[in-house]
Amino acid sequence: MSTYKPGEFEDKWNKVYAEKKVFQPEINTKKKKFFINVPVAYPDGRLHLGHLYTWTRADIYARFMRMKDYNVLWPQGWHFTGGPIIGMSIRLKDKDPTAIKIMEQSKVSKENIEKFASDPVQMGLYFSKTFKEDFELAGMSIDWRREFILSYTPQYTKFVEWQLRKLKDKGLITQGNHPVIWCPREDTSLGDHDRAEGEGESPMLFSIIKFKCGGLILPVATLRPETVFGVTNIWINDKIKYRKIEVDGESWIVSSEFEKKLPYQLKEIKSASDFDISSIIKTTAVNPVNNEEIPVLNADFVDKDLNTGVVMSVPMHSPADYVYWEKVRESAPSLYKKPKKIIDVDGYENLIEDAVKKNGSDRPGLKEATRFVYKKEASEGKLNDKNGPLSGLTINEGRERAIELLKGLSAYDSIYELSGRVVCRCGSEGLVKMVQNQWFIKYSDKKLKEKAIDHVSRMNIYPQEARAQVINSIYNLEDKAMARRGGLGTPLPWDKEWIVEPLSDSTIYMAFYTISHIIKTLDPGDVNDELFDYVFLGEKPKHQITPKADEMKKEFEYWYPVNLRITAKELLTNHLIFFILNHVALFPEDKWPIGLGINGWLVINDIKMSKSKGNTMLISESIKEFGADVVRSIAATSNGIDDVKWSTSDINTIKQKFEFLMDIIEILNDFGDERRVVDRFLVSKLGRMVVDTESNYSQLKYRNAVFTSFFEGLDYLKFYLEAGGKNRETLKTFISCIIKLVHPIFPFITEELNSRLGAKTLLEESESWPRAEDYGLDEIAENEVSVLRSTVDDISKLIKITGKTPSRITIGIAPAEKFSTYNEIVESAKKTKNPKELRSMLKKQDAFTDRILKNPNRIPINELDIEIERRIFEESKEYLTRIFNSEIKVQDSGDEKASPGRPKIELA
RNA sequence: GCAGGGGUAGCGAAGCGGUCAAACGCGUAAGGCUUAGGACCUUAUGGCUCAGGCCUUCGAGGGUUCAAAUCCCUCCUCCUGCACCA
Repeated sequence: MSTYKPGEFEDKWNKVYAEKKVFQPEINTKKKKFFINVPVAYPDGRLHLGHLYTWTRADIYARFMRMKDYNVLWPQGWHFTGGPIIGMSIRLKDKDPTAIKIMEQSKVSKENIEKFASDPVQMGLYFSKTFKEDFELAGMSIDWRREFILSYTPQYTKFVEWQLRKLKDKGLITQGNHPVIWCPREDTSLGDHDRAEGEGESPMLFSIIKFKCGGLILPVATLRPETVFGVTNIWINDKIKYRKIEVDGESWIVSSEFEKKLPYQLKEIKSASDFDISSIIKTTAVNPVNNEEIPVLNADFVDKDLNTGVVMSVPMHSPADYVYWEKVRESAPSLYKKPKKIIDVDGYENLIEDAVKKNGSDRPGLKEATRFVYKKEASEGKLNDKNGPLSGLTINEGRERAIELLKGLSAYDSIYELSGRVVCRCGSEGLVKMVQNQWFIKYSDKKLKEKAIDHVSRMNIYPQEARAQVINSIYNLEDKAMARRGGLGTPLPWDKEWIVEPLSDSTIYMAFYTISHIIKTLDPGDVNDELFDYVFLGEKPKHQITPKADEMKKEFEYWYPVNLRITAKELLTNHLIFFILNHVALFPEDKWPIGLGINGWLVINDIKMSKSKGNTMLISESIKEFGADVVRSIAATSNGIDDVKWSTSDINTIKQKFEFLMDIIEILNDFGDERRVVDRFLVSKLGRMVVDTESNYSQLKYRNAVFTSFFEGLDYLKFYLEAGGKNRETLKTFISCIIKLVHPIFPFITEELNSRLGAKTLLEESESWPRAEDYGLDEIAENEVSVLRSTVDDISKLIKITGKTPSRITIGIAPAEKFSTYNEIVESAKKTKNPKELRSMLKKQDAFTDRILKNPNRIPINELDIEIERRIFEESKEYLTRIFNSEIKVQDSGDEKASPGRPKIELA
């Protein structure tokens, strides 16, 4: 018995690859090139299996294409742009115990932790080195000569500047204000991962409607200004502290919380003082659109932290207002009569009442009722004739018209508020800040979008479903804020206060890979826009540029465009579309990206593993324990965008199957030369496996690929041996082919087995991908093997049913005449499967054809052959005897029960 | 809110108009092997039958077809991603 020892073959073959420089491709115009890449990694910790999942998917593709004789380039770089590395460095400086623990778990020494605390770049450099080591252990076939670091490599910084100036020249850079979620204490923007609470919340634009109340303004914030004609009263809350503030020459009554938020949105408060809210309760305010007088009433549901602390009540549109109206109707004479309905929805006479009745008037009930009502109104609602100039409009039309109307009456303003509560990790409440003079990339540009969408519709996108998502994301794209005030990165060349943010400095860097090994040797001072214009766009330089420019231009021309970019799904609707749009904006069409591969996340939740190792299991440890080949099987757990689970039981299966192959290779010479039907079967299946597996690899359906090659293949092989297959050449052909089919996934062990089978060339080096044409397709042999297998099932069933233990089983093959009738039906069924039509096509009809056609869903479609059927049973006598412990007799049979593919079985 | 994708055995999943739906894997049960455990092998795992048969079932309800898990409509329900953030 052979045993697979993890780590047995990796070093040996890695050395061979390194010596032959297999992963360092040079320009070769005789070969088709294939440029594949994965986004730059952000090294703020150690590589884990989750990362490795994405990179292995790329590596499998790279190796697959190399076997198909493509000249494959796969580079990899890093980026330091942005905040987290700095953030971690600061946490280490502050001696944050969690941060220190993370470092210790990553096996970082005390001295290094201190180094990282004083210099974040050192941390990036350290972890990019460990990433690289782990990638090499796992067999990533990367050309490391082209490695570089975004926001660190000076020549790259020049490239970013060039790219930005190009965008600016094309009018694709604009400037404006932009709302951001902000921590007032730390005075920085609050990204999703900086939040203790409120992940996914975003700034929302609220309308402010100004209701006059004596000489004061009650500013009501709402998302639904179109309901202003249905307002019955104003809600305030006497438990809240209110302030009178001077804004735009008016006196606003707002919560003191709102007063604090307002300056962040570029509103100046001239003066402010405490305000006794009880002084206006039960007085009246004026609705600006119809001058109706409405009462100001107290309600405890008004939230001090949301908006202005002043709310308008529209009972016939908002379930919460409706419930409160019922409670307080006694308190003001004008509220006695039922409020007027302002929005009609067909088929819902009492929309609000019914929604409240159905869901209840407690908090969750009201929330659900509101959701339902808003959805109905938005999709089917119409503003009815009680709405003045808004009458007859849909909700969306009404909203725009209402805003215009209010603006005309000088009763409109707007404000950004959070969509939900956000709390910073530091503990303070987040708020919305309007950042002034932010720089944008103008992705809203219609022409740019059109060109990009048109191109995306022609790209190769795996899995297919992702295409719609990409197209829709581009379609809905707005301008992208492209800079920030802090963090590591490249300063904007024309406004050095701003640093380019990480998604915007990384849209076309794949072009830089093609030249990075050359440009890195240049003095950064010699790198300028003219050089890039020449290399990437072919524009003749006006001044002298480096003599290496032509070499670089050649590299770029040969390797570009990107053939396949592989990444996880969270980059799908941002990075990947920026990647496409910027290429479309800056490069000629023949340099636009060709393919995308998108995957989900790897979830390692196997109990055994997470208990002993945790989910942060180090790559080097897993590889030591299971072997690089086996760890790589993580990439074969999914076909697409779904998240995948990995479990140790899969690992064992793979290991055992390789040991089985090793066993057979060892005893290969004990096999002989006899050829049987099962030999034809096995080789025929091989051809199909090649076709299926190739198609699966091409579409990154690796789960299917490992199935159609490895699992299915070994099942066939086992059956072949059991059923009496014993031909040395067949076995050798078969095993050699399987090894090739799974080589992209399991490179080391397959390279080893391939050499043990006597192969002279490396799988990785030459045109080694098998060709389906080399294996003879033999449908009849395949069909008759199915007959053998189903007959075994039938015999087992019969034995069970009858309770007999037969000492002799007789297999009766149907007469030749039935075979020809049967095959005639098979032939006709290729044209139609409609039973009536089929019947009319047959030359003769008898009890046999009636029986076949009885069930239209059981019409045979596989051609059979009497000689082969006889032979396969003759050749399988030994096999059948072993299974049933009984003498097997094969003979012709005229019995009614004997049909082609269904021999008569007699137990005796 | 915007967008995308699902709902098939105890679970994960395949099937995407026609070869009796459930391949393949996991789990479970029985047996074999073993000092025992693990691993491995065999068998079973929707229901009824008991000479290779029949019936039920693919989120729910309608429709198209000789034929629907598969195509169309309506509804329910779950998951995923979403820009100053890597």
